[in-house]
Amino acid sequence: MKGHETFTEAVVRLLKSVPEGKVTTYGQIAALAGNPQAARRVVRVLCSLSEREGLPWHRVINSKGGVSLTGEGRKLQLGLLRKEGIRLGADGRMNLQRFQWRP
DNA sequence: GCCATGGCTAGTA
DNA sequence: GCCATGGCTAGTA
Repeated sequence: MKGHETFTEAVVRLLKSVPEGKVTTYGQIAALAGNPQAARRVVRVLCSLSEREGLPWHRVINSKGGVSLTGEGRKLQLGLLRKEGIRLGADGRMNLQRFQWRP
């Protein structure tokens, strides 16, 4: 969290810098934005601003390396990740060591 | 009250 | 599985 920007602004900025082929977690973004406790606020930002800001929402996964969405959203997210070369193992998780974004 | 979280603990197998 | 967490929403009063 640099300077005067708000938590939400920091989250947007950070999300936009996650490159193709890499993933981040709700908690990682919250921590980098200055509040490690606010993983759920990151979810709020994703829900409300993904479309308008063009956020790479599909690159955000949970701390276990799994996709948290259900139903259609889940299918869409898995498809988008797959196009970037990321897929889940039989246990429904991906290798975070390999795919997690490191700023 | 709900939830696209996360971390920690009991308690099975 | 439990609970701290944070912000929004449906649905009463």
